[in-house]
Formats: sequence, C-alpha cells, structure tokens
Amino acid sequence: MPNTIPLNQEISLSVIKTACSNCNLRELCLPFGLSLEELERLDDLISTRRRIKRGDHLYRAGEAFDSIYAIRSGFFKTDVLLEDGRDQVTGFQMAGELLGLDGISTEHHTCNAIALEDSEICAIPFSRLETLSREIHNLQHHFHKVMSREIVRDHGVMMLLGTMRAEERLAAFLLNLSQRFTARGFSHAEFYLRMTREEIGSYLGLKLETVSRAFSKFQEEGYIAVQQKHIRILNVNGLKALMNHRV
Amino acid sequence: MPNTIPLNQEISLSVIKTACSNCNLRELCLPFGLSLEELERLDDLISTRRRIKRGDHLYRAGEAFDSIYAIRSGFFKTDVLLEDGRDQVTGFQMAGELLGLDGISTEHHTCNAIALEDSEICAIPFSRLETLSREIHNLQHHFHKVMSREIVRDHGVMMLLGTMRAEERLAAFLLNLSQRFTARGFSHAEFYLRMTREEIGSYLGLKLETVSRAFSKFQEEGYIAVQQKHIRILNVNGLKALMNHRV
DNA sequence: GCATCGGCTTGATCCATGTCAACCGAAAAT
DNA sequence: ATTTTCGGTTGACATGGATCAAGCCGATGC
Repeated sequence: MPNTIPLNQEISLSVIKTACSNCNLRELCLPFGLSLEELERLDDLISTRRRIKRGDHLYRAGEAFDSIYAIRSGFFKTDVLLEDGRDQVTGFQMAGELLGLDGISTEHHTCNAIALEDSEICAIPFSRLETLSREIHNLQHHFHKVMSREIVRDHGVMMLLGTMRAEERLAAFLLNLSQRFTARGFSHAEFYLRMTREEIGSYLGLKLETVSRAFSKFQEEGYIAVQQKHIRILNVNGLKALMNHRV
Repeated sequence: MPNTIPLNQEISLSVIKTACSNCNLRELCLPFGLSLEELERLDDLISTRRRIKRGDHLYRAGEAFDSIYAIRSGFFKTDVLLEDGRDQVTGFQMAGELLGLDGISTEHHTCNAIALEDSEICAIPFSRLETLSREIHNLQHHFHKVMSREIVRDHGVMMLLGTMRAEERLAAFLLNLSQRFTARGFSHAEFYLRMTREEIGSYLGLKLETVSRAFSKFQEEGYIAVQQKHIRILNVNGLKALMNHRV
C-alpha cells in the first residue's frame, strides 16, 4: 500500500511534529542538500509552526526581529511603507520560500509580511540558526546562497522597474509566477492569482488600471486567458518575445 | 608620540602587509565589532590586495565566483545586462563596502563591477570566509547583517523606482551619497560625482536628459550648486522636503 | 431576491518623462 | 594652439502611463 501512512504510534507522532525531515518542501526550502542526520538536527530548531489567516500580518515593520520564517503553505506579500503614506509591495512569497531576511540587518523588521491566503509558517529562531550553521557546513552555505539569491532577485526587480515598459513588466511577472508554480509541482500554464490588480501594480510600479489594460491586451493577443484571478497562459513564447524585443 | 609609527622592523612589516587590523575602514567594513585577536585571524584570510584602474572590471557577469571584495579605496558601479542590450546600474559602491555578494547564489557573478576611479580592493576568498565565520561568531553575525543590509538597500531602490518622481529620485540619490560620504569622514555638503549623468539615470530609471534637467531645477531652487560633477548641497532640508511631500 | 461593496474593466484626457536635436564647454588628442 | 571628443545642457515635441470617471461583475450581507 504505497502512499498510506502506517498506523503505528511512532510514525504518526513524527508526522504530527513539525519536521523538516518529512516536509515535502525540503528541497526548495532551507534544508536543501542536508543529510538525514543533519535534517534531524534542523528539526530540533524549528519548534514553532503557526497558522496565519488571510489578511493577517506575520510581522510588521519596526517589530523586533528574532526569527526568520519558512512558508509551509500559503501565499504572502511583503511591503514597505514611507512616512508620507506611499507604499510598495517588495515581493510575493510562496511555499518553501523564506521571509524576514531583511530584519537581520538592524534586528528589526523593515517591512510588513501579510498573508494573501490562509497560510502556515515555520518560525526559525535566527540565533539558533546561526549556531547550527556553525556546525553544519551545508546549512551555512545554503543559507548564504538563499540570502544571495534574494539579492539577485532584487536586482531583477530593479531591472524591471528601471528599464521595462508596462507590458514587459507584467509579462515578466507572469512568467516568473509560472516558473515558481512549476517548481512546486503545479501547472505552469494555469493558476490563480492571490493578489489584487492593485498589489500587482504596486509591485511592478504601475497603477491598477494599467495592469488591467495590459491583461486585456494580452488576452486580445491570445497570449493568455484571464478571468478575474484565474490565469491561463496560452502562448508562453509570445510573452517571452514581448519581454526580449526592445521596441 | 601618539599617531607615530615606531620604526622597528616588525611593525613596518605588518603595515606593508594587507591587514584589516590597521585599516582605517575596519569599522565600516567586514571587521566591524571584532576583537583584536579576531582581527588578526581575519588578516590571514585577506591575502590579496589589488589595484583596479578606472574603467576596468573587477569582475564580469558570468565569471566563476570565488571571492567577495572589500573596497579599500575608490569607487565602483555594478550593472546588469539583458540579452537585448538593455542594462541597468544596480548600485554605486565606495570604500568600506563589499562587492560580489550576488555571486554566492549561483557561484557565478551575476553583474559587472567596474571601477569609476582608480581603486584598490581586498579579495576575500569566500570559502575561507565561511570557514572562519564558523569559528568567529561576531564575524558570522556581522556578515549576515551585511547581506541583510544589502537586501534592505535594494528594497529602498525598488521603492524609489516604483513610487518616486524624477526629482524625488535624484534628491534621494544625493542625500544618500551625502550620508555615505559623511560616514567616511568627508564633507556632507560638497563632493565630486564619480559617475556620469547617464549612469545616474540608469541607476534611477531615468534618461540622462531628465537627470540633467533635475539638477538644473535644484540649482534654480537654490537647493544645490552644480558645476559638472562638483556638487554642493546648499539646502538639505529643501531636498528632504522634496522627497517626503506627496504632490 | 435585492442591495451593497470591492475588485475589475474601459474610456477620455492630461502630464511627466522620453525622444530627438542643437549647441556648449572642458578635457584629451594632435 | 587647434581640433576632436565626450559629457552635459537646453529646447521642442511625442507618448506611455497616470488620472479621473463611469460602469460592470461576482461575492457577501440583509
């Protein structure tokens, strides 16, 4: 009987416990590349799992930092607020991705993390992570890679905001989402957006009307089918071409 | 005789050697917060100092990554190139700042680092830095902070590119430079720009003409005096006000 | 079943910034 | 000293996306 959990005490206990070692996201998340024994040591560290309801904050800008968070399920956005009321979405995060890295710098969170659907996170006390990563080379190295990847991702967004036109930005955004859904075993061609047009616009440096118009345009061109938050990508290459050709 | 280097063999040797322990940037750079003994261990790691002439690359996108670099003197820019020829400056770096963090992620550099004036850097072999930071907690923690700070900085740039108007962007840029020069003991009100209008524009997501016009506008308003690359800030609060008031 | 509300779409118009072009001045090359 | 080159400034005009405004649709509440 494959895919069936044997009903003995020992196994059902380990399933209940929050554990990286039996998390199906482990290859996308912090545990990447760890041995079984190393994984078990990481399990000890991640004691808290927490549910965050849609719309609730995981943390707020200004709060003291002490943990980073791995998303076990669900979908988040992070945003930054300026004194004058302007704000900007700095990212959308999905299962297996880490939240809170910005807080290490000043020991206070510098942005807000808000659940866009009911979600579940694993809290990783940062000082314990540092301790453990002194002992497990693979963990240390992978954590450095994750931080670096975040920097590279941010450069990509800067590129997008600095040099791309509205439609290019939206195409890049859709292709990026598609690719991340694929990496999680979901369809690359069909998905639900968890965020509003306004949130997309904020992330892409556009107004919601412009985002809406670009969606309509893509639909007219036959690149995608949109119905509210439901997106089907009909012509990936069309979208890619749109991004790569300087007009 | 304070501030005088005694002329005995041992000390003059250690002065010649590249050494964090007698670098006047140590409080801005990687060695921040280390004890004297820890500093000396860091010295062993940083064996290579290298001069980079104005216009030369420190590294190029695509090259294998093995070191990060601390700027000992001079001024750099980093930029990213897209296949279609578009490029964007992702940052300007000055003495005491680190370059190359983006390369950790894929073990290849993802951007170009180019000297904007004759410069000197310390190469820090990354795998040895990881080894040492397993032993020196302060080093590990500070390095994490530096990476996190880079992420926070990038969020600031995303904010700037996503929500600010041309003049706000330039004001933010000047204030940021001013603040960083101040931290290095230079005047906060008077400095030379090392980069062209085009490079500023690329960084700020603007065309060089727009940058030029904004400089002229600031001068008309009496906020600054510009003469080519020489900038004097005459009214810091004027510039700040310009940034904070939503129009 | 009807009203309300939030999110979305679409149209008309406006404006900030891009584009194109001419010119200037400082610095480098001859 | 003269010419060339490069970076910078400024003006005239074009345009992509913002703004303002109306209306639609699906979900939620009464």
